[in-house]
Formats: sequence, structure tokens, C-alpha cells
Amino acid sequence: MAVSIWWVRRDLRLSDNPALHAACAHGAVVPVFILDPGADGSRYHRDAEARRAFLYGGLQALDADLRRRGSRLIVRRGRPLDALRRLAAETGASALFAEEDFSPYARRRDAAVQRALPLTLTGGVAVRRPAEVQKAGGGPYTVFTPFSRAWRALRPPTEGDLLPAPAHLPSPPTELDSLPIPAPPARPALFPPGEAEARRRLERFVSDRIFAYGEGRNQLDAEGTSALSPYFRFGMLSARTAVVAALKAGRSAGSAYARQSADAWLSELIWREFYLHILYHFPDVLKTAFQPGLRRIPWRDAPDELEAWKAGRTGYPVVDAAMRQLAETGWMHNRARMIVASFLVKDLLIDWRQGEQHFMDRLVDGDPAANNGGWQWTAGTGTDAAPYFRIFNPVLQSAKFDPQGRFIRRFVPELARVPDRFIHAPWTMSPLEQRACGCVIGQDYPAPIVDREVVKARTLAAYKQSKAGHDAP
DNA sequence: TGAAATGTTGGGGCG
DNA sequence: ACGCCCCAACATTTC
Repeated sequence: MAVSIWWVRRDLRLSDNPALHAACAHGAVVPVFILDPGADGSRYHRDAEARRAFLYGGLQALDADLRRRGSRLIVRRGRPLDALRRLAAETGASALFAEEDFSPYARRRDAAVQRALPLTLTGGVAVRRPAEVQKAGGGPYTVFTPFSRAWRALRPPTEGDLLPAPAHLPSPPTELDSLPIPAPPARPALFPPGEAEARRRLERFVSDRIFAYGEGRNQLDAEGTSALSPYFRFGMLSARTAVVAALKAGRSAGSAYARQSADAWLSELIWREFYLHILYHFPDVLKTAFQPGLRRIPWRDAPDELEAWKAGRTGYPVVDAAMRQLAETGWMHNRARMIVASFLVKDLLIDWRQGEQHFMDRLVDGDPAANNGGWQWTAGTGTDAAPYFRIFNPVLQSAKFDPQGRFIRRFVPELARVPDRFIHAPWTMSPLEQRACGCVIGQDYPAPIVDREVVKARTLAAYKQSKAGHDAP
């Protein structure tokens, strides 16, 4: 019987997995995950602790799922090409299958393997492959709305397209060595890893919260989002499964608002596709601004302010709550990501790449494509980005999306007793009021590290300078 | 998937 | 009844 290798990288699931499906069609399957020290050295693949823990837990869950089907996960370490060569020789495998990934590192790695071994790359990470969503005259879209239109114009995936998990996986013929799956460091179980958990979360979301997503997704203090990003990051849930569920929810919606809400969530999934494709077509976005005119902004070198931002000590409650949420949980609400990103880039005038790197170091769902896309969007330097003069006011954002300050109080305990009317801007309390609620500014909680009115002018000037230098070099 | 300043409109109070 | 002012609500413009 023919043997093939299913090389697991970031699609840790058995359901709707094209690479696994292709491997099964070929014969007996050897599932392998390779611990790749080369990826650890890459700025964008170096795994944050939270991400590493989630990945290792996910490998354990995948192994358990495989064992229930008469198989197991083989774990190896080293350069992928070397490890795969050895494994192919040990098993007599005549084909390898893996999901295509889009980051420069992944593409280099896979191209090197393909030069030496019969590796077939399949879909799986995104619903559409880059070649499927192109402008009429050829070439990639760089603006979201037309991309989204073209994406939606393609035949929508249906229930019948979803590949079932194989009921039984024929074991490889020989006994194979495997490293133990590394133990995940103990962490709060905010995101229990595994395919079953991902599916449960999706089902819960599309039966209820998706219909209020229009507003719910923006509320910092409530669970209005799907909280599925880590599961998408490691493919414990296929994007295609999510799209099918979103479309189905849209059809069953009981009101126009519910239907629009379901569609808004689908739109978020399309944003994910958009940035995956952008990274594929424009790998340099990981190094430099997509917009040539915004490549020479005079960023400030302000290590103390950067550290204050990272630690959640900027004196702006919503910013600090969000940064502490990231530090404590490895995850941050999307609205909060925009607020803290705008603050770092537009208020502190610190290079967006510093923020991008910090997010990659901390986020359990950190993905080069989406993370870079988000940062360049906020910085106004990216494809279809926010205008450079759009600067979030953290006080207004906070009042709008955390009206009672519940999000703030959860993560910034020193503000717990500040009255509602001051919670978004506690420095406006009189000294008497500060003492009354046990929160003296500058002592119990920092004074704002910058005056927003002053820095806005500074940022607009810096962006204009970059543009001017580009227009007339 | 801004914010703030400025402009416009229209209802209601009031002399 | 009418004009005037105030101002909230909304629209437009600018960064």
C-alpha cells in the first residue's frame, strides 16, 4: 500500500482538511509535526509563550484525535527538509501533503522541500487561494471593498464542500520514533486548545451572538466577538467551515439587523483572507510601509514610553486595560487593538513595527498576515488603510465602547473605585475626589504620559513630512 | 472600523 | 401671527 506523509504545520484539525484528505486518498498516512528551530529565529514566527502553549496543547489534542482513529502524531525536530527526508526514507512514503501558507518564511521553507521531495501544497488556511481572487485585468486587489466583492462573487462554499474527518486512519506500517509533544506551560485556560473546543465555540457563536454582532463586536466589556481567532490561527477550525456557518446563520436570521450582523462577521473572515492574500502578493509589507509615501516618517525613539505602553502604564485607562488584558491573557479585543495601536503610532509617534512585534510576542492568535495588516491599517501606511489623520481619542472610544468602565476595572484594579463619570479620564478628578476614591493620580495610577492635544499636531506634521519628501525627493 | 470644527436646519420659547 | 433667538440634531468639512 502506498504511504504518504501529512505534514502538519498550522492546520491542526481532522475535519475539512484538504491536505489530510489528499494524503488519505493516496494510502496509509504518517502525520508529522516538525519542531522547527529555524522558525523560532524568524521575527514573525518566533512563538510567543501564549502561542506556543496553545500550539503544544493543540498538538496533544490532535494526537488524541488521531489515536481514536488508529493513528498517532509523530513529532520530530530539525530543519523540515532534513526531518522529512529521513521520515520519507523510514516509511517509504511516496508523497507528502501540507496546507499552503503565505508568509515569506513558510514559502521559502516549502519551496526548499518541494525542490527535493514530492510535496503537494493544498488549500486549507484560507477559503480562497490568491489566484482565485484577482482583478479582471489580472493582478491582486489592494483595496478591501472590491476584493470582498470579488470574493463573494465566487461560488459560496456549502455544507457539502466540507471534507469529513476520516473515520479511520490506516497506521503506518513500521514503528516510528517520535519526540514527546512538549508540555505546554501551565496557563489560565482562556482558550482550551483543540478542534472539538473550536467547533463547540463556533456552534455557540453562530446560534446566538452572531445575530447581535453588529454592535456586540465593539463592546469591550462583553463577549460579543466570536473569540475564535486562536483556533483560526492554528487551523483547529477551517475558515471554510466558519464561512458555511456564517452564511447559514445569515439565511436563518430573524431580522434585518440579525442578517446584517451575520454578514458583518462574514466580512471579518474576508478581511482575514484579504490580508493573507496581501502578504502573499506583497511580502515586503512585513518590512516596510505598503504606501511608498509613508516610508520616511520620523518615528520617535522613546523607549520609556514604549515600555509604559507595553506595561499598561500610559495613564489612559482604556489603553492600559487593553495592554494588561494582552499581558495577562495573551488575547485582546479587536476594538482594543485598534485603540492601543492608534495610541502607540499616532499619539506616541512610535514606529508601528514596534507594536507589531510586541503583538507577535504576546498574542495567542498572532499571525503575520493579519497582525501586519491590522498595524499598517491603523498606522495609515497599508493597503486600504485608515487615513493618516484619523486619530482615535481613547477617552471617547472608552466612553462609547466601555460605557460603565467594566472592561477598565477588570484589568486596572487601581481604578476600581473611580466613579463612572471619571473612569475614562481619571486625571480630571479634583484632588479631593481622587483621595475619596483611593486613586491619587501620579501615585496610585499614572498621570497621562502625553497630552493628546499637543501630540496630534506632531503626528500630522511627521506624516506630512514623509509625504512631502516622497513627492519631491 | 474618527474627531473636532464648522455649517445648516428646524422646532419651540418668547416678546 | 410673526420674527427673533437659542440650541439640539444632523450634515459637511477639515485634519
